Amino acid sequence: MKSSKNSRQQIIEIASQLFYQKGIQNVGINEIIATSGVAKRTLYRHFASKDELIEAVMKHRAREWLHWFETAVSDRGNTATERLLATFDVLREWYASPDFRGCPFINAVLEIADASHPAHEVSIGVRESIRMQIKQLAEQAGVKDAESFSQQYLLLIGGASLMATIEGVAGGANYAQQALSTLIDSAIALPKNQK
Amino acid sequence: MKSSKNSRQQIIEIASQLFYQKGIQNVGINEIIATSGVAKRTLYRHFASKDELIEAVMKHRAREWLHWFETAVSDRGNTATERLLATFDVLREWYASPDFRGCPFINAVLEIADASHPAHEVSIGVRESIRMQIKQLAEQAGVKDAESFSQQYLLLIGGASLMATIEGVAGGANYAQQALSTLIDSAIALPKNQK
DNA sequence: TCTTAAGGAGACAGACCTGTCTCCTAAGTT
DNA sequence: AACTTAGGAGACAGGTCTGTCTCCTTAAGA
Repeated sequence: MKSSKNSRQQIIEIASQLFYQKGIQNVGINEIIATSGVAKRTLYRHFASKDELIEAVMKHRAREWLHWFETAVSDRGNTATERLLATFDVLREWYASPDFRGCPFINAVLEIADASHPAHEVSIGVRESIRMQIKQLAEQAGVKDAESFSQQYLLLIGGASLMATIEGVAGGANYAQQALSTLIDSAIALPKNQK
Repeated sequence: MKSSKNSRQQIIEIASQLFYQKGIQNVGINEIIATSGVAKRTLYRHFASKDELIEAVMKHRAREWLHWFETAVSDRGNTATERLLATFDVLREWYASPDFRGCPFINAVLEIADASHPAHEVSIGVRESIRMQIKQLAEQAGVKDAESFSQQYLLLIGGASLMATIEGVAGGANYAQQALSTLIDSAIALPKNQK
């Protein structure tokens, strides 16, 4: 029999690309099967519904993205503080890449209004993973309140991604980097909490 | 003849509510006319297409929202710094309100993937209006680089709105307020640019 | 060699959607 | 009083979408 793992993976990868380029709602099952060269019957043997395919695609993308982000960050900077700031170097490059069309996890949540859709959990999970990684770096950097700091970081990364999507410019990463630098200085220099 | 202004306004207000509650893509023309008690012919006499209705709704919402925000902010705080910080008091209340379903301008951009759709311009315009208002307050507060500061503010407001939408919590406003306080202190105390 | 399951191709049903069209009513205007 | 125009009600065309079903081919395992 033909390899089922391969066709399943093929569907996920093609769907992932199409969903990202055109938006999840704007890509139909027919387009996915036509592009991936797979029969409709085959797709529905692997995924009970389009929603289930979306979930699988988002989980796949989450694993990929987090791995990419962690690797890219750990390759840069020698100190924890440098690595924290380097995250926005990585992100700036991403925002500026020609096929950037927004953060896929933000996009998914807002394209799919229904909060009970499993894609929402995936996006929340990605944000939490990012935050945990940042929190750890912040602790290493000597930030006093790493919990609050990591939440503030989430605001900056979300805001910068949003700016890149809406205004179509990568500059948000620069402003985020400036703000982050100020927040780090303040959190390291001052033992008191935010004024 | 029956009042054309009223039916037009009626359509816009009903559509505005439905779009916000359910997402623009998930509301059909038929639902709008059924809810507003207007005939389909009447709707299409006022708006050539659904896209044109969306544009009118977004422009209406933009005017409303900016007026609400400006008024709410100017009612709070005596100094420019206090008003800057008070913006996130206003926003926290908004995020915590029971019918909050995300920032409608962020939602619109991400629900409508096509960047050439007029709704995108409206959202960009709202962001720019917010930024100009903040920039002015920042200058009054004695912030050195009000331009960069206002961009950093945009990151925080976008990030907080995103957090409220995705995680369903209003807490982002608190973290944004903390971060903003740090940024203001730094921008007022230190004549040097961000390190 | 025979059985069984995966896959390709695509017709099809049923449900939506937008936008047009017809027919009718009612309210101003001349 | 005749005319004009906004509006209500809803049928309809033409398109799209998801998900099911049938028919055929191919390949792996017993």
